[in-house]
Amino acid sequence: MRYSKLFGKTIKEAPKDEVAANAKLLLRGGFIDKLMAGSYTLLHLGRRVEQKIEQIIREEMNTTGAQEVLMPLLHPKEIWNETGRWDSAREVMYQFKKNDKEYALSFTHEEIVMDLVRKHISSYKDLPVKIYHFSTKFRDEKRVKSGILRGREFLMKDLYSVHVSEEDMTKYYQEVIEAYKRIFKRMELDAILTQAAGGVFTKGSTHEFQVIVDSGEDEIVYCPGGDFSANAEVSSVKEGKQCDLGHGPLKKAKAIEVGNIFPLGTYYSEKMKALFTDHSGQKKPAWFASYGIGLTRAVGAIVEVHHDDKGIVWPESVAPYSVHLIEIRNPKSEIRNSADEVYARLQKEGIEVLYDDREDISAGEKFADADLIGIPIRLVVSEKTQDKIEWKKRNEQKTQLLSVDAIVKRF
RNA sequence: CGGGGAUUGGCGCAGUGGUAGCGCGCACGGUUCGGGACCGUGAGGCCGGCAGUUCAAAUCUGCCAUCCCCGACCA
Repeated sequence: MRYSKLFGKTIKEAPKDEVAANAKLLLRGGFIDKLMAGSYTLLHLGRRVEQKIEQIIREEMNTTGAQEVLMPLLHPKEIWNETGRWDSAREVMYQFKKNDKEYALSFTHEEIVMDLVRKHISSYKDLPVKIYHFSTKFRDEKRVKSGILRGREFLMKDLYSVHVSEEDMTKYYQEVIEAYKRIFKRMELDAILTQAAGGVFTKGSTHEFQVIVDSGEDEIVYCPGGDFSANAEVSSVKEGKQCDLGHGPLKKAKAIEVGNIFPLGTYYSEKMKALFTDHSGQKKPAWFASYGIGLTRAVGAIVEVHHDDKGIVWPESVAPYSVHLIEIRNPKSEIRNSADEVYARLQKEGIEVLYDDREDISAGEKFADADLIGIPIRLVVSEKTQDKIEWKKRNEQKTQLLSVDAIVKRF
């Protein structure tokens, strides 16, 4: 992508009332645009990051045997009345009436999945079902905050699993925990498995994946050794108590919830008659669980964790492009190595490159923009580099001069 | 929903009663050319909205809206 053609430019100063690092940096870098409080456009750079995250999740979901689908966002009131959530979840749900029919915008999909299951499942032979999708969630938050960490409209991956027994559900639940650990590790989020409450989803206990960061809105109580963590809202354990594995006292910290998993049991399937016939010919309610990861929130959380005073420092796995190529021209110079040629070569090799080809822009400004955008590798072609190319990592100071071939080999 | 702060050009700001200005950005011309260069010219704002006070309102008063932060609530 030629930077000169990219829609959405960097800006020098963030809107003054933004406080959250993710809001300031994503806005300044041209990753997002705010339509209103809690509603953001993902500009091209932001969308690419989100798509990288989406692909990581997709791969790990598929590894667990789950299948990708896409469910609707416009729901009839009737389906929500079946579980009583039209009323009990009224506060978070956007509900409206049109031509005498009432609708809701989706804030989750348990009821929709239950409807699918009762229509498409009849026997224990049809189970388990593991389906997931990536889509928008609408939630009427009392208060939106912290840039894209808490909006009223956001992207989420939600996975639903349906089983013949509690044992089978629990077994898969553990598989998803492992998949989630791999997902967060791949996007370089240090997410801690944490005990939590279920909100409008279940009265039972659930798990969240929490990333410790000062700007987080949740508070967790955890053992640094990793043997215990709980959301402060459900924890009866006091800070300072010794941990089991001898890692010292429990600590309290601010954290961002980036994922959650709910073992829902048979509550929904009983209410909605999502039944299957077992070996003995009896009708039984299916065991059900749901699992979410906030995509847009993950983008924000990564920025909260991975940035410095100059800008974002994207992990390689989610960076919008792999390399940021900069051309610095000196019109008086005899030497004319061509950044255009380097760009063409890298593209031919399948390397994702953002090429700052702008003319009449100073070197300093291009460097500053590269630091702000935060692509992991910066390449510079200039009079100084002769027939070589300067290679620099975003999170390191040192530079190296390499040939195009040497650079291609590094990918 | 309660409390606090804010709202003047795309962004950041100044402007305490007399009809709006600066920096950045943008356009054009020229000089520069490895860490946000410089000179010149120019475009761009019914000062968040509505009402009121006044000869006169960005400025004073009231109501409303929007945004940010804290809290309550929530994945």
